[in-house]
Amino acid sequence: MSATAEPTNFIRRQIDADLAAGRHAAVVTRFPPEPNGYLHIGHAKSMALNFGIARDYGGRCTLRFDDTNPAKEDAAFIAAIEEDIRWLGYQWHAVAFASDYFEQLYAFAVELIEKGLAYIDSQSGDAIRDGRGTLTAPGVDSPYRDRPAAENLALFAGMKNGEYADGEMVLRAKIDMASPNLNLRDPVLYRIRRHRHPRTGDAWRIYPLYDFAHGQSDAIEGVTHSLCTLEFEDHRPLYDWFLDHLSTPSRPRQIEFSRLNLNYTVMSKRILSQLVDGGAVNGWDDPRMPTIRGLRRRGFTPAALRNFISSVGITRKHNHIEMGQLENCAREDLEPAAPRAFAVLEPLKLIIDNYPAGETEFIDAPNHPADAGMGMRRVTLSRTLYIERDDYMDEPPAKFFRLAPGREVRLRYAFVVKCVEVVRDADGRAVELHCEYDPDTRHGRMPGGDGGDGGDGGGAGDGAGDCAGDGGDGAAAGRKRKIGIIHWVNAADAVRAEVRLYDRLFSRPDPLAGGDGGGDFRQHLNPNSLVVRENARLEASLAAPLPDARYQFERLGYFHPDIDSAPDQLVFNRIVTLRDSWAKIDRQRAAR
RNA sequence: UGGGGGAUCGUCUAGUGGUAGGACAGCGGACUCUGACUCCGCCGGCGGGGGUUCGAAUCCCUCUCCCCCAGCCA
Repeated sequence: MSATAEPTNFIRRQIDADLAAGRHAAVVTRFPPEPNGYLHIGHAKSMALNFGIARDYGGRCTLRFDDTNPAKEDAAFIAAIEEDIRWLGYQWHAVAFASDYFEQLYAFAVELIEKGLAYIDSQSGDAIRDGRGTLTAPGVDSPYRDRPAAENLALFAGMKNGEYADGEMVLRAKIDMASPNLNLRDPVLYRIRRHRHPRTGDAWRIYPLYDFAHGQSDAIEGVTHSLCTLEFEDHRPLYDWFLDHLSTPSRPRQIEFSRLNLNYTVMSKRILSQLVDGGAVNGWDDPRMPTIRGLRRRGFTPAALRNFISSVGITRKHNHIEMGQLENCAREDLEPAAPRAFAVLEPLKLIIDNYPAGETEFIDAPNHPADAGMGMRRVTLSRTLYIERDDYMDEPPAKFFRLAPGREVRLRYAFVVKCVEVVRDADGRAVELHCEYDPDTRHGRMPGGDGGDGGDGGGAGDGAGDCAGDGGDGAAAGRKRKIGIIHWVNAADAVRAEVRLYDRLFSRPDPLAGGDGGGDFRQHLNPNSLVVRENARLEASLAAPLPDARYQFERLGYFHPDIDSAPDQLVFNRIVTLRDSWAKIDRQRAAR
């Protein structure tokens, strides 16, 4: 239990002040998802805040489902949401539903009617909209605004009893049709919706709207701090208005913070579901999705996600977080913990001509180069190996210190080999590298070989590079020669696997820029967000990975078995790449 | 000139009248049998203009820019 101290923020400071002033005996929060979809990384911010505050202040946080719109909700999401929260590592004090309070909420509505603060409006939806006015023009009173309380009560009871059709009438608060805050222009409190509710079934024909349900639910639960996102800011006066006029058991307070935006992706449920429905991704748990399920399937750990959320802070400022921040948190979490292994994503055959045919040797490789406690694994080496195609180039550019005709490279934990011949296919593409190895360069000896003379102490003379060409580029030309170290697998016992490489979902930082209206965000989908390597080869020790395993495939990144993986058909997801300074150099070269 | 919010390195974020700090990214270097990790260094910011003050990111005035709101969604 390494309880890393959460950074403070303006909300925690407010709570500190409230506590110091004796306003509350304990801190009570709630996490209030609507069960109409899956949770995404944006929800994680709210969870971290609400559950985190309850935990750190010794208070409690209820998981409350805001299930006030049966037309949109589904019981199946309830279990999925609970599972995601638990997986992320948060604990609720209790599970509640806004629908638990339907009876009480109805009584509150009656109270308002009796006080002359609510009325039944028999106008159509269109008429109500027209009467609301605009941002700059005041609204006009409904012709039903002064309906007597007794009549309102009767009508409301009739609504409840199913005497009217959907849309025939609504219950509205009587506040101020000229308010500059549109939320106060007689907001609708209840609508008729003859729709089966996932939890209350057919018991109700009327359902409260968010504004009427949320604050009162908070009050019923004794929530002290109702934390929500900025777009509800304009609702706060209404939230408070209900509290001012209703005999609620407590007085919660709404505080808003800015929602999380991650670049190169979107958090909008609407857009995400279009991606799912349109087949742009393979479901809500597609590893490219910003959903908790997607990130989980991809291989992100709960700790990485929590650390990420913690790192972005809580403010009221609009933000767009860089993907790199999330990636950094994943690496930070995985680097010390993930066992290392060799995997070749795009195999290129390498034959060691002078290695005895039919012979196999065993090499003990550490599971983690910096943590002996993680133990060793045994890999095999024989005459025919696979190396990464990217680790060979016919015409290597400057600073490329891997394999090329006539060049040497070290096979990690094994020998130095020199490429002596390249077999090509009809298109001239290398398909087989013939190499010679130097038995004296076993793991532990210096690269370069040449007899181990005392040369490497003195800076001046050694080097004598067979690593042709690029000596001139660095300022310090005469330094120790750089020899590449590459990973490899033994062709004889390597296991085949499919490896899925993920990249950002969109090719633009803000896919919705310039009006999120139309479907044009689709043009900005990254066509390479998923690249599948179907013919990857893994070292034999990876033949039966645990479903929850996370490995570092050396030099490639962190990988996690996908749920599609089966013993006879391994599938790995790349969670995140390693930092790759060669890729950077290569990119700069390409740009020139 | 409807109302409500927000502006601090490229990106997040501290700071709440007393030397603008951290993280991520970027750049350079050291180390390295992972072009990884680690370490070191560098780069770079208070939206503009006034004012108050010995002293302003912080207080006041003003301007500019950005976001949210016209569901019987949440």
